[in-house]
Amino acid sequence: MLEAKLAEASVLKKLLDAIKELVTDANFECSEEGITLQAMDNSHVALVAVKLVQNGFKKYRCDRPMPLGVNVGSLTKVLKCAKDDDICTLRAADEADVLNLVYEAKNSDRISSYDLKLMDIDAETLGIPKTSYEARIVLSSAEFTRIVRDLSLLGDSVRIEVSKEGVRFASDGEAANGNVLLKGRGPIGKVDRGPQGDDEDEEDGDGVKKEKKHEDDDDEDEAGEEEEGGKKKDKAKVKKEKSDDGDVEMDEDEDEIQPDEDGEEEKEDEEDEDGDGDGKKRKKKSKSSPKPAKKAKTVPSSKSKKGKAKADDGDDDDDEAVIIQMNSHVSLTFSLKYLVNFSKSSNLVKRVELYMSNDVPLLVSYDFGQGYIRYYLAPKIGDD
Amino acid sequence: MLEAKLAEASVLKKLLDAIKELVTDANFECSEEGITLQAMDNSHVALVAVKLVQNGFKKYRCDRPMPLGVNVGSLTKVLKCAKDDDICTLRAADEADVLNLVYEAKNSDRISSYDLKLMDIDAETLGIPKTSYEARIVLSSAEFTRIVRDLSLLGDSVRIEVSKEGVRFASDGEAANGNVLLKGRGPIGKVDRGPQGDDEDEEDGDGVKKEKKHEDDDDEDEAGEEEEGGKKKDKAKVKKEKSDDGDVEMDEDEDEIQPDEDGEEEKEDEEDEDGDGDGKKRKKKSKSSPKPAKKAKTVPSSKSKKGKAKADDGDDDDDEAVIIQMNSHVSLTFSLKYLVNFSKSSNLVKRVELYMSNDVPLLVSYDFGQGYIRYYLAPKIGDD
DNA sequence: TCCGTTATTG
DNA sequence: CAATAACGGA
Repeated sequence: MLEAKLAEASVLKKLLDAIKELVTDANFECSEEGITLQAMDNSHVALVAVKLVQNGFKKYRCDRPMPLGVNVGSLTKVLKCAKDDDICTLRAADEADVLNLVYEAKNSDRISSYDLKLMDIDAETLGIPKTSYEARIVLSSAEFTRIVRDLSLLGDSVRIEVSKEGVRFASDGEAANGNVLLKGRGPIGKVDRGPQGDDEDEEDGDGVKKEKKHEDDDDEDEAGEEEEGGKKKDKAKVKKEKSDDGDVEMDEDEDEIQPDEDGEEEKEDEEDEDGDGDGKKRKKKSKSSPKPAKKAKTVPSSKSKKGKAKADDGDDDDDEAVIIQMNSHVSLTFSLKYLVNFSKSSNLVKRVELYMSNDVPLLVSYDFGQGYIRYYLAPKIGDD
Repeated sequence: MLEAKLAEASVLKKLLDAIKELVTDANFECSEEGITLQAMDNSHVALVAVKLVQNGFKKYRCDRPMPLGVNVGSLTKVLKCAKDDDICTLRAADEADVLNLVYEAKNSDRISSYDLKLMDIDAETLGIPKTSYEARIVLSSAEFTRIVRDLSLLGDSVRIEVSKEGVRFASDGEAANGNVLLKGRGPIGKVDRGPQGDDEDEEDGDGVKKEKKHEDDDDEDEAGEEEEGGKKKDKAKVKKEKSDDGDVEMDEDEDEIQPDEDGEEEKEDEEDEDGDGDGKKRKKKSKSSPKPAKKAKTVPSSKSKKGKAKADDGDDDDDEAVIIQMNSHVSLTFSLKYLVNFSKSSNLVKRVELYMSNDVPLLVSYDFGQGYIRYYLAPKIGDD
């Protein structure tokens, strides 16, 4: 038996709007931890993974794991019948063949109830790509949308290149070629966060080599780069790279940046679980407990994003700052069509995270408070 | 000779926008009382009746009745040439074959003049359905629009059911079933207004029977339910039904709720023709002269609507309150396609009134100050 | 109120 | 398959 109450139907509406063109049918896997969905797009080029964590619900109960097979288009229609601020309750009995959605107007007297027919969907085995990456970029989701949309006017694919220069998005088209370079706020750091909410140290990647792995410096000073560590430091520290640039080496494993598989930790970072203060204080925390146990394993967890949003109190519009972390030079080419599609999720949250390693699928992660939506996209073969 | 000057062209523009998809050609019947139009939709399933009352015009003169046959599409085009706030004057000579429309910019120096070719249209005999109903619902026109639009995503038809629970709109579709329940403000009253601006008494319909006719109680207390009677009372009186519920019986004729055929009375109710006070005071009036001469015959006159808007001074957002009046349980099924079309008129006025009786066409009435647009739609046969 | 997207018609 | 109109969203 499932009963999940969302304070605002809008989250669900946005999520389904985001995936409805990618996926036609999918299983919503409900369990004690929350609800997840994983599906390949119809052409099996992209993979979407959605998670709604249990504590993101106003009320959540799921006695035993149950997959709810839904037609995404139908669910989208049903969700269109909800107003954004309606309280939305999902219910499904064990073995039920319908999912019941109830919308209650905040102010009272309208109650709508919808029964969506469920279907059996083969739980296709989805290989979630590797979870550690050579590079991580965090930027405004709106800016990401703009970049891929702009470039999609010129060509079909985009080469994303992370170097000490910053991140470059480049597309070649018949009529014109174009590229966008994002400099990143402060020095380019190698790692920004630990997957579990630990604080990682960073080194700046300014001394990027043209080939992979090299230049990993572990000065935590550079940590200023990380979202939490501190915007404030960034300014002061920019280009504070030690002499170590160029001769760094990190364990492949440890230095890799990886997304947090668990959406829950975010809470900690985000809502100052630490109890040491509000989110902004966290910045302090980062500094205090800075020496990282390990210097890599960055996770794109919601925490990261969240942490950032809050931690970035300091200077200016944090939402606009670009954070670049890189262990080694990365250059990959992707289909813009998919990236444009992914960027629809930007209405869920202000920041998006990109994780990349050469020859490995790109991970585009939108972590919102109550969960995340992540997209994996295989690079085009002939990438430079 | 006709000369009719409207202070704002927008009214006419909206009216024609509303009917242009339903009707291709129609006669504008001009007489001393104003201008009316009645037409069946092309498939003869729905009927539209528009009235612009004489005193809704800034200036009105019509020496003798004259039908002006126009192509609605053409008139719509001509009206698109008017700005919303232009002063719009319609002129037609006796026996003329053109209708002249002049638009004067409020502030001055632009005067546009258009001559629309007229045509002879057979005055088809339109049977306006019965004018008394078992149930009346008044709600936000925007909400009505939303409900029918939402449900139209799921299925082709909607079952509208009025019971003591409230009004339920339900639609079954291939992928999902859905329903919206509106609770109504305060207790469900049987009758709310007399057609002529008389004060009717009401009883609440809480003790509704499953079959028609029954439960008519004449306690004026319940009158609080009516729009004029008073929102204020509603809160206090909710469920104040006397013991009489359940054993009422009303004359079929007298208890029926019917739309006001005359657009003018509204003025009386609305603008305190009685001169005993302003609209709000009217509430008082209702109570003072409560013992109804007759207890039914409710009319959907504009007065009703208007009265409500004003009478509903009390509590909250009157525009959102749902008013339900019912003599007996009603359940009918209608084509959503038409209802969606009707709901285009919601840009004319904030409230819409629905009148229903079993096995009889639904009346959807938008009464704006200067007249009304009403739609009649036959129920689908197999309705429960 | 204007722009973009979607659906319908030719 | 393309163009036009309608509907929905920003």
